[in-house]
Amino acid sequence: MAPSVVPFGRPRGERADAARNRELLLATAREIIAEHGVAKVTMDGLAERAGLGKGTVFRRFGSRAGIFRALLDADERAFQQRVLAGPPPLGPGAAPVDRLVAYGRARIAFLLDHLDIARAAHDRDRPVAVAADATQLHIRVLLDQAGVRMPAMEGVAVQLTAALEGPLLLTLSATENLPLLEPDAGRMLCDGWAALIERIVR
Amino acid sequence: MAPSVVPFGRPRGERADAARNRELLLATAREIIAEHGVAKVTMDGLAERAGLGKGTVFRRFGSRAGIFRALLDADERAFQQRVLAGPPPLGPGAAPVDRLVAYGRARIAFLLDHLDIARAAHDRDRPVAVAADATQLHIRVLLDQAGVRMPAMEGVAVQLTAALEGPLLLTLSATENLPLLEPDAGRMLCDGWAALIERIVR
DNA sequence: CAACTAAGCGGACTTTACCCCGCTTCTATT
DNA sequence: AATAGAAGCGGGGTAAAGTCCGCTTAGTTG
Repeated sequence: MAPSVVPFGRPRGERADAARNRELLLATAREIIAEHGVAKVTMDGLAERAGLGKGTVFRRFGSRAGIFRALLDADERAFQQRVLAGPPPLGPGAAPVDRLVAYGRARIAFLLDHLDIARAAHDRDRPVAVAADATQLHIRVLLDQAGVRMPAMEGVAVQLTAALEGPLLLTLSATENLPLLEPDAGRMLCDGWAALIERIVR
Repeated sequence: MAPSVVPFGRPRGERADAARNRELLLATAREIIAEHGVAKVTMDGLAERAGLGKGTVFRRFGSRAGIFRALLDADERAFQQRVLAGPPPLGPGAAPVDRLVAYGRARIAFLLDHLDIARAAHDRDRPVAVAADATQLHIRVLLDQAGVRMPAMEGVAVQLTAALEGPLLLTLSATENLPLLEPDAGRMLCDGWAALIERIVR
């Protein structure tokens, strides 16, 4: 007979103290970011402030970038929720084209909001997998629903994803030298995206 | 009277020994890359192998990424030369649309050829300035010549640049786990680019 | 050709990401 | 409640980027 509801299958799940420590570390990281900015988040500093060992931080997040990936993840989930189940035009219910445009606007705003964290989430040796992103899937589905049929959808989807995410990850200097340029950059990119989609769908 | 042809103006130019050392360092870096790969290029290792001090390396290139930027620069110049004065359709003489497609193909091939160096040329705090890139200017000019008139050309040009350069810089895992995927990735992206341009221009 | 000066050089020093491995603590099981 | 064994923890150790500053040298000037 089965001594447990799940005899074996998943490899046991995270231990309670580990989960607690993860939350503690993320909260501490958010504090440091709020107070001193992304650049001041160091592994030793974070561990010390959280009252934990450095090894623990690495065990939880794997690398410095991993911390920022984890921080992004929560907001990213919320964002995807708005896309999958929120009000139109971002959520379901609007015309596919309108949803595409709305998605671009929302995504650009999201990235602008999370610029430094998103940047810091990059790992030198394992860059963000744009190809496998939720963005790419969403774009592909909406283009299909919009009746767009074109050759090489594979590549097009990858490239549109890069068109959306790339400029903010590759280009705009997030540091602190252009605090004024960026609001304009957001509008510029939103308008560009809308124009691009309009051309492609038409 | 003027004791020199250029009394003052440029702040003197690079000293001969400095130039010699720069060349030496670049050549040494190329050697290390050829023998052991990009990851094995370290500042200490490079300095030692070149028989120079570490300070010199930093003075010349500013940062590790700077070395790779310098390495790319030479090839990048040659590439731009082919674009500006080479045979059509990449060079002048072909129809703008054909040149756009050819540019994309050539650029993707170029980036694939230089993938790891281009990646390493990224600086965490000062990412590649896609917005100010030669690619962006070229795309803009060719779209204009092709008679494409659309709102928000500003943003569109930035995004098309990212569509071209982004996937290879952000996405494809350059490390060594996908040695087979990449030739296909090149074709996929080339076809995607052609389809994208065809849609936009039409 | 001698002196002068700005540019260049070297390498010790600091900081930080990341590894390692013996010890501790949790949790499932009896 | 006791126990086994896996998961987690800690912090010292390593490697590599980047900084600093006193010494050296190329190139200019008289």
